[in-house]
Amino acid sequence: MVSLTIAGFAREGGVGVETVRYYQRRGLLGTQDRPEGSGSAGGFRRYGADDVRRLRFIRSAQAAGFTLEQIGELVALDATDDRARARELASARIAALDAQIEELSRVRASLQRLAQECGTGSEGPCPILTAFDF
Amino acid sequence: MVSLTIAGFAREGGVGVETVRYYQRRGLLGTQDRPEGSGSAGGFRRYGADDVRRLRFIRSAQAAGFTLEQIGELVALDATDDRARARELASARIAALDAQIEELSRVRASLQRLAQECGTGSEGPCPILTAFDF
DNA sequence: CTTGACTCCGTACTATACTACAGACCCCAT
DNA sequence: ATGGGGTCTGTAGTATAGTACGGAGTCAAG
Repeated sequence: MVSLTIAGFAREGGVGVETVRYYQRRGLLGTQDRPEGSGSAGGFRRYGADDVRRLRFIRSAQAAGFTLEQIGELVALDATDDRARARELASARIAALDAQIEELSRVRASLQRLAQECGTGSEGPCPILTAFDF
Repeated sequence: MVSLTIAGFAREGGVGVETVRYYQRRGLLGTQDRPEGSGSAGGFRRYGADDVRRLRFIRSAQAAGFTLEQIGELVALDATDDRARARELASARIAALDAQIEELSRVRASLQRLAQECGTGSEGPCPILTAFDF
């Protein structure tokens, strides 16, 4: 599957064509390697395995909670091999993930408890609405 | 702390004054109970313990991942005491929280592993950048 | 009763991450 | 060689959740 056109490339990455272009505009995907077409302005861009990897990296990093701006930095680091900085970003993200996971778990427990009380008790207002006190 | 003015009210809820107004515009906080002022147009609104509770409810529900639109529905339910619908919304949110927590945990584990490999190994590029394959 | 801080309302602007579209151009199968 | 569909660039619009601001009115301390 070497040499995909943008539609196939987008499909491989599980995104839309417009999203690919958006990432290119943001500098997350290269835009330079446009082949010389037969006309004056060059033909269509082709995307290979490396591009697909990078696109999937972007989606994964997004799932990890990195913003596109941070992902841009990670992508830029790829060129410099600055391992220290990469680890720094990873550690910060891990800490943030821990906090987020804990918060969501806390909230989940409260919501579960409230839903249960709302289901069993019957007099008075539903506690979800009045005592949503996570 | 009965009868706060908007600045104190916002402070109690841990938000900014403009955010309170935004919530009022979205219908999440009431705007009706403006006291008759000495002039022609009524004075400043006052906020009590109930308002603070509602504001905190909004923030908590947000932390639970509800959108402001969904929170609007929850707030509206408060008036109708529709427990079934409230439980329905809560259950859906719990399921979504479970999925989200799982995804974040998965991502955290991968990131942790990659950061470790990036720290110990030394030849070749940092795996965070090349093999970010969660 | 003045003055300064606060409030009100409406509107406009911001950030993030897309998503859509116009008009021109290019490629390939027929 | 041609026609239809995909691609190019640039610009504009969407959704969510705020954040900022102008101008007028109001409250409350001195």
